[in-house]
Amino acid sequence: MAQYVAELDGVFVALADPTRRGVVRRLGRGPTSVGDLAREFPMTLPSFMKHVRTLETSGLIHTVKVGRVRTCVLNRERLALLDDWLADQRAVWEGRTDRLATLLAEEES
Amino acid sequence: MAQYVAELDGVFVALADPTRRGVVRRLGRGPTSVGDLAREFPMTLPSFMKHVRTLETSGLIHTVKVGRVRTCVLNRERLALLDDWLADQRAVWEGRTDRLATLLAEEES
DNA sequence: GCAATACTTAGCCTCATGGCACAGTATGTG
DNA sequence: CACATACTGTGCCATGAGGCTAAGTATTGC
Repeated sequence: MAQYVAELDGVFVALADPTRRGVVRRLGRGPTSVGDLAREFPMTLPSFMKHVRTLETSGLIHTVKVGRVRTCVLNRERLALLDDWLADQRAVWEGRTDRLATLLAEEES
Repeated sequence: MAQYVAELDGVFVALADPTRRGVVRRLGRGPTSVGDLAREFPMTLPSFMKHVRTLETSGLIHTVKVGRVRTCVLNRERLALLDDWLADQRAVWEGRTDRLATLLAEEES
């Protein structure tokens, strides 16, 4: 669960930036190269690459380099962490204390 | 929609901090005073108050002061913004371009 | 009214974030 | 081989987040 907290934290932090949410949205349409992605955002490539790395570290995307081109792919399963968190939150306020709730109750420990 | 982006951004930023997620979780069990809340987190009251204000600004909670006690209340509807965002994201990768998707497509503009 | 309680305000400090420019490396292309 | 392309690495900078202490204000209880 400490693991879970760290992962959840990474996902929320990654999605807290509009540029990175934009990338996630764009990748929803399919894998895209770093260059093609970067062209859609008003910043330099090195700056953009930081966002890509943040997203990759969070597990929201993964990347593959072929030749000199790095392609980014959305990792949809990762977004399920948000569903889990929301479900847990609802479990709390509905007073439920089922297995999931118990598991996640240790979130901040 | 610029409005929507700002609000969504506030919510994601607010939830990007473990302390604030902890507060949201705690408030899921019911309204609580700032003092009672603060006692559950390892930091000073002024520091904790910053988190409360961030949460309030994001719209995730609202607070009422009665006498010298300020009570925090979770605003559940606000979490629906996350559901919306997730739904939109799914709409994108499912290739759907329905009304919601169209509306939210302008997110980063 | 005096003291305790419950914030609130102000100011300071440190580190992380997000941006930049510039130079370097690796890979395709003619 | 030369040159363009597509990142990649380095270092710098400004801002803001998140923490602290110390002092102030407003209520409540005795």
